[in-house]
Amino acid sequence: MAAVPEERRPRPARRRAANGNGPGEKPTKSARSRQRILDAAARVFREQGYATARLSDIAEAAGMQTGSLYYHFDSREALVDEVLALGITTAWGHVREAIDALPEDASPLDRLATAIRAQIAAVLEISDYASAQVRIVGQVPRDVYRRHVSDQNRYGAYWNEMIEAAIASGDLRDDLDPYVVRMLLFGAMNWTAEWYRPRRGSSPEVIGDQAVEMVLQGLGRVPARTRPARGTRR
Amino acid sequence: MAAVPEERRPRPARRRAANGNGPGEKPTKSARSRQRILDAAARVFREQGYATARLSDIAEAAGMQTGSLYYHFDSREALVDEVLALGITTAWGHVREAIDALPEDASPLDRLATAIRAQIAAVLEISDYASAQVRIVGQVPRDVYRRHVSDQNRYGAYWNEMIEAAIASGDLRDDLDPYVVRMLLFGAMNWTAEWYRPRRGSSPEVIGDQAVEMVLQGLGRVPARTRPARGTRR
DNA sequence: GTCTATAGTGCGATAGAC
DNA sequence: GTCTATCGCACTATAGAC
Repeated sequence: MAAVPEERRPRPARRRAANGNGPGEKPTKSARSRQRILDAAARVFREQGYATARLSDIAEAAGMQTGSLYYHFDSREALVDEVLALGITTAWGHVREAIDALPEDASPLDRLATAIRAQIAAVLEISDYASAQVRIVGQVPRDVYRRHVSDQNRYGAYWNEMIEAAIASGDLRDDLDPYVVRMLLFGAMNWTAEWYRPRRGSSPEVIGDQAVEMVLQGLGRVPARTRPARGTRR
Repeated sequence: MAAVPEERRPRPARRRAANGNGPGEKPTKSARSRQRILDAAARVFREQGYATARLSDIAEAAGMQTGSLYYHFDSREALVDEVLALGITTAWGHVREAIDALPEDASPLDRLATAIRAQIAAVLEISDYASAQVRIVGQVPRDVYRRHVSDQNRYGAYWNEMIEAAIASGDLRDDLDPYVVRMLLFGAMNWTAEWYRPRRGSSPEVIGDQAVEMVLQGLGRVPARTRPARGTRR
């Protein structure tokens, strides 16, 4: 462990636009390698979790030698930092996109249902980053977690707004604690990364639908219960 | 890593009754130390997760030196094996106990609601083993997981029976996949170990109640919905 | 930019005294 | 049974050639 206090040393292509990362520019070789490493790291973390994923695994998946990683990243932790951040970013982006695709007059409940399906899809099939984030966020060292927690809170606040809006509109019960509900919901959604394996008769879409049904309608069958079509089909 | 192939070497007090572990006998010193180590390990794994928990942390929590652990356990993995197994055992025991305390004529839905509350209570306040199990099961090396998976499946089958019984009785909707529902439910319950911290206005009981409400009744507010008192209060 | 080689070290595991 | 001392290794990180 270098004695250098936590501080980003200047590095060639470190998150800097205008040298190969900017939109519309063709990516430099360095930028492309960096991306390959990140993709490989997300994949490896998704598959192995945090503890057993070695830098040599990531290097191999990226098609280079372990030592070469250090040209692009200062340390294993710096790499993890970025995978976690991208995990939130991509999941959030996917959720927002799905919601933006809804008609203007979609109800808060429609939005929430759509968000649930999108989050599950992001975790299960769309993004290794989203998968890796939910899988390893509970395993990373304290320092890494501390740097990540604000990202997580921002995303949590975004969900909180959706939930509060649905309560305010009268679509959701107002007798439960929105925070607790949100965390239970995240649990159901994120834990899918631990158990879901593609199999006949199942798919991320099916899981998403079932989650929406369970969370919004409930598992209980109320006799003679009115079940209005609440527009939660995709 | 010793080259000795996976095989239990004979050890003084290794899970053998009639030398201090049997019921009604007073525990030998060895048996007590062994228990102290297990308790310490469960506590440490619960707090730190798998990756960052060192044997020295566990030894310290048990009040002994790292090397001394090896008198009682062959390896770090052997210790983890046992913590995981005890995690399932204690959670299961607690759930079964809560259900046995219900009146004979309790409905399958009552049983399920009770099981949900009991599982959450076990994870959040009753047992470090149950907590540790849900926290680290997704992080342990492949070998450890393979040895553990049958325990997990047995417990899963137990829940499956509860769910199927509730469907058969007409209490639960029959249009969802019981396996998927079970896993979503486990996610909501087990993830609580990741986020729950005691705070004003909350408690494991509250979390349990909210989980039951969300999962069985659903978050959605159906206009003019009949909500029969379905006896899910503790 | 990537490679090979190696330095550094934290930690699981063992040996032997008491 | 527990301690102290130490071994050995796996893995992160660095140095320097190309």
